[in-house]
Order: sequence, then C-alpha cells, then structure tokens
Amino acid sequence: MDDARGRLAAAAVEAFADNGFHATTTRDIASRAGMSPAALYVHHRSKEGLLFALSRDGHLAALDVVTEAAARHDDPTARLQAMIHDFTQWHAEHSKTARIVQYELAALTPDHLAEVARHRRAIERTVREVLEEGVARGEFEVADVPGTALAMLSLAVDLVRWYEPGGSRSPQQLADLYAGLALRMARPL
Amino acid sequence: MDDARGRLAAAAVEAFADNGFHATTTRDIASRAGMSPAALYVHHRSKEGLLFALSRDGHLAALDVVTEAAARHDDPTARLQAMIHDFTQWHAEHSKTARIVQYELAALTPDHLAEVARHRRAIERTVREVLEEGVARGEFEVADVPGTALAMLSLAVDLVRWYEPGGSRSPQQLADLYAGLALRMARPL
DNA sequence: CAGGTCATCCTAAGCGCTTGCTTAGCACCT
DNA sequence: AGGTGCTAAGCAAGCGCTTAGGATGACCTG
Repeated sequence: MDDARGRLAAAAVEAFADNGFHATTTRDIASRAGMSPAALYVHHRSKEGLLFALSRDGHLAALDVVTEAAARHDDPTARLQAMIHDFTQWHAEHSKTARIVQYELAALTPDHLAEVARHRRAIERTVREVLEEGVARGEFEVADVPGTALAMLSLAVDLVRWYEPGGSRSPQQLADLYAGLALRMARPL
Repeated sequence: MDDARGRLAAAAVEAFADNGFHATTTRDIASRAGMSPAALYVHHRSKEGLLFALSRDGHLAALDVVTEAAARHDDPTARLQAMIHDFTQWHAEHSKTARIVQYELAALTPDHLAEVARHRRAIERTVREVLEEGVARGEFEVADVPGTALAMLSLAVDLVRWYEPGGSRSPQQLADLYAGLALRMARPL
C-alpha cells in the first residue's frame, strides 16, 4: 500500500502512547500496521531505534513550534504569550506523540538520550530568554527566571498525562488558559 | 530480620521509580530486598498488587498533606499558599514514591485504579474549593476554577519528572517558588 | 525443663509463556 | 538479473508466578 514506513511509525505512536514503551511488543506494533513482526526490522535497527525516531521528530516539532511563535513577536509579553499558547496547543493536538516525547526518555540509549536532551535544553533556553528580556525591559517581575521557565513548560508537559481528545477542554481553550496563567506568573506585582 | 515486608516495599519503590513498573522484574525487587524472587509472593498476590499497595499509601499520604495544610488556615490566600507549598514539598521529598503515584496509574487493574482515582479527585476537589471560596470573598480572580486548580497541581506533579535529590533546588525552595506562582495565578489582576 | 507440634516465613527449582530479534527465502518491480 | 520489501518460522533468553519443602521460633504437654 502507501508508505509502509509511515504506517509503522503511526502504529508505534499509538502503541507507545497507549501502553508505554516497555509494555508495547513489537508484535503489537506490527499488527497495528498490518505487517509481520519482522517488518519492523526492515525499517529500524531495533524497537528502541523506532522509539528514538519518533522521539527525535517529536522534539524537533515541539522546538519548531516554540521558535516560530517567538519569532512572530517583538515585545516579551506578546512573545511569551504566543510561545506558551502554541506549545500548549501542540501538546494537546499531538498528545500521543507528546506523551512519547515527555515520558519515554528513560527508554532511550545514552547516545539517543543525549541528542534529544539537546533539543529539550533549546526549548528551555528560549523560554528563559524571553523572561530575561521581559525583566530587563520592566515588563516582567520574576525572581527565579530558570525556575519560572520550568514551571511554565510544566503546565503544557503535564497536560499530556491526563489530556484526552474530545474531552471538556479543546486544545485552543487549554492554550488560552495556560498562556494566560504564564503571563500572570511573570507580570509585575 | 527486621520487617521483611517493609524492606520489600522500599526495594520496590526504588525499582519502580528508577525503571518504571513494566521494566522492573520481580527478581530485581527481590534481590534489592535481599530475598529470593518467591518471597514477593509471600507478602503480595502479584507484582501489580505490590504496586497498588505503594500507590494507595502514596495517594493517602499526599491527600493527607493537602488536607492538613488546608486545615491550618482560614483565609483562602494563606490556605492556598500552604496547600501548594506542602504538596510541592511532599513531591520533592518523596519523589520516588510520588513518581509511582503519578506515573504508574496505567499499570493498575481497573479495581485498583478506581480506588486511587477517588483519592486523586479528593485532592483536586480540595484545591477547587479553596479557589472558589477565594473568588467568593474577592481575594482571588479566577475565570476557570477547575482548569486553574489542575494547573496548580500540575506544577508539583511535573516536578517528579525531573527532580533529583541533591540538585540545585531544595524541596523548600521549590515549595516556596510554586506556592508563590500559584498565588500569582489566583491574585486579582 | 525436655520433647513434640504447629504456624510463619522463606528458598530452590522450575513451568509455561512471551519477548526482541534473526534467518532464509519468496514476490515483485525495473 | 538484480535490488527491494516483505513474511514464515523459530531461537535463546527472560518473564511472572507456582510448588514443595526447609528453617526458625513460640507454645503446649508430660
């Protein structure tokens, strides 16, 4: 049929997000993709290699969302608001991929973990920088910039623990809510 | 020797927190406790039964921390501050148990999940109620009370994803930081 | 106080099953 | 004629859990 590699990746996202990496079998992934278990090893070196491909792509997508949002605005208030808004919305709209990104780091090999850790630090740095600039310009009042940046990201990250598509809150509503809370965390007292 | 059941529980907390439920073997737990694999089944029906015992005790401890903090204060501002402070501090000081409480729900049987879910709802309800009372008294200005309550709890919950004892922030510092951020989320604009 | 009884707590051994992954080979397209 | 993408079959290892029985100490009995 269509792209078999893509079907395999989509099946793995579902399986890993629903059951976790360790509770997911290669037979489960393969059967969701309509293939034999051996087909997985045509496209990936191992089950962990497949996880890494998903995790890396997910990290790059999340980083892209944040940097794009930051690039759209000049003043720190609008920039922070857009960053947390879009980061939250991405986590809700891609909650299965995001769950793999945020909760399956421990299953990666040291080499693979080192690569995705670089992307994670880039995301944190982007949030820290907008807070620092806002403080410098007097738009924000934040005593602990790294800690507050971590807290803002925690809102979106923790969403994937409980979020279900079709629940009472849409991705847009959550994005608006968390972007507003982030601004309240940074606003001068 | 000493309490063998307690040693088994302590070993399981370490193993489940470090490697996750599914990646932990009964042989690993038993050897950490200095026992044979079969000893686990003297004290628990199954590996999942052991997880449930840890999860239930952890949930009750966390719920107790929140209700105790709430009971110590009358006005909503002080009460909210104490609740988020103590809830955060508990998650940092008991980060291994908290990791099991927050991240291993999917490994529980439906019956066991139903019981811990009751305790989780009790915690959420306590936070929602203090927000509602604060809004009623004019101390808080919160548009989405359930969503904001969820966000405040998310801060402490997400901490267990990255917290390591002996890191740059102490449990007290984190508790102060997150309690302050929670107040900023609720304070009138 | 000596000897027997019983419950408690644990272990050695291993059963049946599932796991991630490999191998050999087939079908199809160019 | 050869490369590509897949499968059927199965291997070695590790899994959760069971079974049968040994060691220990508390407690009766004569």
